[in-house]
Amino acid sequence: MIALADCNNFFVSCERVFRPDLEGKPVVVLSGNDGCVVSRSNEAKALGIAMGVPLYQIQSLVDKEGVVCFSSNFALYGDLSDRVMSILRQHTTHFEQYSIDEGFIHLDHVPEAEQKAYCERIVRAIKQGVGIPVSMGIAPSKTLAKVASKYAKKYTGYHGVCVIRTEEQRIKALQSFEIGDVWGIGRRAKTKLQAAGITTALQFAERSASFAQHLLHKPGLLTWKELRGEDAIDITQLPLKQSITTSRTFAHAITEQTLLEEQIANFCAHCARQLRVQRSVCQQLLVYAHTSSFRSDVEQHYLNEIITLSVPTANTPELVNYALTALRRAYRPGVLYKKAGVVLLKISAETAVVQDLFDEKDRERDNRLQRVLDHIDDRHGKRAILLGTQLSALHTSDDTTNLPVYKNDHKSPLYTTDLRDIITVKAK
DNA sequence: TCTGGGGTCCTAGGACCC
DNA sequence: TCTGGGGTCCTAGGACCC
Repeated sequence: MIALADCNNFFVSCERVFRPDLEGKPVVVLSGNDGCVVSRSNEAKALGIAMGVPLYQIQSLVDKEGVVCFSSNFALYGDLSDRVMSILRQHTTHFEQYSIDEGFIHLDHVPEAEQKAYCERIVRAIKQGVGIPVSMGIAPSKTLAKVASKYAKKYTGYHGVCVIRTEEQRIKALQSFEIGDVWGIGRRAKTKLQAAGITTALQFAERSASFAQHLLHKPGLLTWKELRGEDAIDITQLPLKQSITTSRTFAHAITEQTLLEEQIANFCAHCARQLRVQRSVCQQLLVYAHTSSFRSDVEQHYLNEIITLSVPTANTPELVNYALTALRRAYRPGVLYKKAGVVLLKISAETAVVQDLFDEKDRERDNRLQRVLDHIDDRHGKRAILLGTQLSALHTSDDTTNLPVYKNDHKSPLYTTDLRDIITVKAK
């Protein structure tokens, strides 16, 4: 049997850990630039606030009902996630983290009769130790465990843990479970299934294997097997990320080249740091920037440049240099760039680097410098030491650069990770 | 006017090989 | 006018997840 632990309304719950006065009140967490709703408290859901809705579309409701809005604070969520995951890890020999707020526990070491009580203890331990409410589902497959966890979330009578073990329980759970809510069934698959007369998870599970295979191909067949109780989906994560992205939408479109270069340099530096954290190097780099896809009044422009390196690297100055070369090649004056990003590709372990016979760089020296820079950042904060290009806007006097590039007016303090914020909060 | 960010996997089709 | 068969590798785009 497999158990899924899923944090309830995770980002909102993280904010509430440090604001217990917001318990019982409608709270939402917003995406970058305070654009869309990405997490909702139960009270906010009850007001009809949909997942992913742009804030400006519900602004009057927010004002009228006194909905509390937070800008996203990923340093805080990441830190609380680590604490939740470490408690989960303590309770099993086989744990797989699936996302920032979910993980699968294998229960082979716990007798069946004790599994529900065992998971109830985990739920209490996380609530007590971290302050985050968690729901758990127990079932013979991951997809069914997901279904069970949704029932655990919905009905308080389960005390946070719901089990699907017998055939009777499985049929009862699936017959009132909407097909579009099944893990792995997205918008496209839902439309196809509805056209075939299928609206519940049970109706899908009772069709033939070849029906699932023909309509939804391999992923659909796996979901079909899982709904019938077979553990078919493997989520063991690769040791290394295969791509690393940093991208942002700007509060106001950028046209000025130096300002865009500063953004790209920072995105690239952030990606490179992630690369080194997982002890890897990359051999390809993609830079992109484009106009707002929501605007029909301006001509759309999409800038997209790939650079392939002769020797893989994780060195920030080197990668930033390539990123800016790519940008300068494709940048077009006058375009209203609303979103931009850097993607690192062709990633491999740093130990597997093959030397280039004609390489003229002193890579050992570059890497020593990089280690010193990382060490300074570790000790004195993430942006303690930067490349000049990461600060280009400081040197321009152009009025347009005085507009804030990003917007996050409702950001909570870094309660757990930034010393200055911790001192401020304690003083209050 | 305002509309997020970061991933993985699968498939179809093209290029290329003998 | 007729013009093989079988295989691998790579890539772009779609679909899905949180």
